[in-house]
Amino acid sequence: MLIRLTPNENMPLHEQIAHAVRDGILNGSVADGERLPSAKALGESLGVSLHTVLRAYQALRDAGLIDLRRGRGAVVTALSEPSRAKATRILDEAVCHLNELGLPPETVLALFRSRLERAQIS
Amino acid sequence: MLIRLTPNENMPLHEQIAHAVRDGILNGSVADGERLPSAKALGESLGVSLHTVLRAYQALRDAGLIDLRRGRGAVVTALSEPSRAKATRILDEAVCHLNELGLPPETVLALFRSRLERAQIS
DNA sequence: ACCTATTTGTCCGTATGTATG
DNA sequence: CCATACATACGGACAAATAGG
Repeated sequence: MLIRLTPNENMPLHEQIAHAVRDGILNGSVADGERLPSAKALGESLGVSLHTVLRAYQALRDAGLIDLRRGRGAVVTALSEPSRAKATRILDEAVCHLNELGLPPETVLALFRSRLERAQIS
Repeated sequence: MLIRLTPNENMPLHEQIAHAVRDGILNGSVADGERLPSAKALGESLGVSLHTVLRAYQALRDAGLIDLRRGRGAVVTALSEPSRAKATRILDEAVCHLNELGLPPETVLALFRSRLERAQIS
């Protein structure tokens, strides 16, 4: 996967990296189950610090796109396609209703996270 | 707000800080609109680095609990109660349907985030 | 069972940049 | 202009988990 960084753009490096990898995963150019290069290796090849790559990887983990573990590296998470499609329909409808409330997206996201956790427990 | 750090617990310092502040916000001991101490000041009073506090603050921002901006500091986010209640109902129903799909919560969260962003653009 | 190399996790210090008041 | 405060990025150090020999 090719990643090109634009040094002077206002988008931070870690975000540029995260977006590039995310796009690679979503458009299929990086296969499910594939192992991403180590943070050190990718950092060296991009001319950035290990920390910067790690920050990008950790964001992708928070987004559920990769499985990131010590000693193991970053592995692309496999998604179940039919369930994914159904989930998308349900979520799109909810988002449509939510948009009318005028709440800031971060708030909606925080609420969703809390409801999701709550459902997980019970 | 009193924060006590336990150095040897397996919970990272930034997470301990985030949880403490989050609890303070949710149980009302920190009022809406109140300004949290600067990362530098809190770091010095806790004996940790500015970065560690900033990381905690940024997590709270991602969770929608505070408004964190350059030059301004961290201000506790006030939530509009009626809209919040409606959003909670909508989300609970969606989560109920989503639970039947058996997708991992991180995947559901990632999907929700992507649908939310998509709705934001259009 | 042991050792070693790899890889991420956390934390610190420092430097520079940018937005706010 | 200036002080404050967050944002990003780097490098270094050590810890902890994993994998392979």
